[in-house]
Amino acid sequence: MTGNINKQTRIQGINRSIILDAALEVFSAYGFRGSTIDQIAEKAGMSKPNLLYYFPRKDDIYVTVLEKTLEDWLAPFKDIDPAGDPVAELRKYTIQKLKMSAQQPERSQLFANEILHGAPSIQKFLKSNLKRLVDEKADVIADWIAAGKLAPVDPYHLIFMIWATTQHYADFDVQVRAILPEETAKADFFDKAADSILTILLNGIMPR
Amino acid sequence: MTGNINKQTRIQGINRSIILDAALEVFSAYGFRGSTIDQIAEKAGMSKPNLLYYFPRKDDIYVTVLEKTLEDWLAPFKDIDPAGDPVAELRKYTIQKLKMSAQQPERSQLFANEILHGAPSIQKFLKSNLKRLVDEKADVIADWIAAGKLAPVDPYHLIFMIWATTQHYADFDVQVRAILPEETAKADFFDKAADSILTILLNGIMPR
DNA sequence: CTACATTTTGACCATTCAGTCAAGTTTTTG
DNA sequence: CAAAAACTTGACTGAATGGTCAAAATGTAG
Repeated sequence: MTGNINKQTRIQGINRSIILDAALEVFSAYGFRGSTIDQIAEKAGMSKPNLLYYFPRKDDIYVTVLEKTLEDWLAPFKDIDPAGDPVAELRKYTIQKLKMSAQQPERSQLFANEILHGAPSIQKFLKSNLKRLVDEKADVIADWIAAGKLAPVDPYHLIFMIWATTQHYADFDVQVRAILPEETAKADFFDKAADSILTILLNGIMPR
Repeated sequence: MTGNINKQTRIQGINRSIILDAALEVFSAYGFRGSTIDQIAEKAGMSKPNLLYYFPRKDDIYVTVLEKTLEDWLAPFKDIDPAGDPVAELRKYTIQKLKMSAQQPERSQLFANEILHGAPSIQKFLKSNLKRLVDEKADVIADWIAAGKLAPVDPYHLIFMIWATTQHYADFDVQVRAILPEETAKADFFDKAADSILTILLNGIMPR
């Protein structure tokens, strides 16, 4: 008895990773229902039955990609430091989220699609893990406010506002590009967006 | 030759409207690919062939619902008055958008889903009509800034920020409810959200 | 090198679903 | 009220798609 239930062979490691990369691209572009196993298999460069050898159900691939995405996605949020300077911490977090939206819009889009359709696969995660984490960070912000370091605003709505604003550039990318065609092509587009957002946001919560 | 190409009979008027209502519900919940004509027909209380008698293709229903949604959705944006007080105008607009998110989340969700998946049906609309409208309102905001009535911020990013923040409460409703279960049930939830958002936003753009 | 385990795939099946069609029912019109 | 127009639907079709299976190919451990 080896007991190595989770042991992966060399080939398994490689192929699972290839599949998950392909799946992220496909699912984020077309949503769960709009994506086909054939599409993912083609992008991954293997036959459909071969893909199903690694992930027996379409849903298995989807859930795995989604879980990986959530981890990455929340990392910078976890990093908000209660001991740091409030404005600096929120600036850092906002910039990090914006960077992620610019560099990995697929992850944001995958998540947005899941939530938009009622979060069928991550309801529990939202209500347990995510809620706990947000409650914790909302407390941190509340403490900052109590210490007079931020204007009195509802911490939860402030968090939502940062999420909404930053993720907008990934999720509504097509719309942003339709309205600012020349701007989005420029190298400094990201900096300008960050600058505008941070100006409004940070002035908005600066203690008066 | 009567030439009444667009003439609708009494029954057509009734049924098209019933179908579009049903379609909004279904498409907003499941997206285009995730929705079936049978679902819409059932919700509309008629047989599938009957529904297809009014809208020969699934895409016809979808595009029609989407176009109606866009009209409603942009109405308050068009109403932003260049002659009004800047802060008052933006407050009014933000509140209206928030109200729409609360009262008609389906419309916001339908639109979000369309954009999220690359706006296959409304690319042209975004690049022509919407762009023109946004350019126009961005000019208004730029004038307000030039007159010293608002802090100097990029008008486009300010508009995106208002859109993102307000629509978040419709599009990410499931997430908001997962994190604020008790809050969302309260009657004054809407007012509190509006208050928090407006505090940050308006303080953020108040001239200094 | 050989025996065993792992990986790969063509062919196939069952279901779902957009859309058709012909025949029947209801509404409108003169 | 009769004829025409408009409306309604059960039964069907073909394509797409998630998933199966058995056999072949490849990799690996001893």
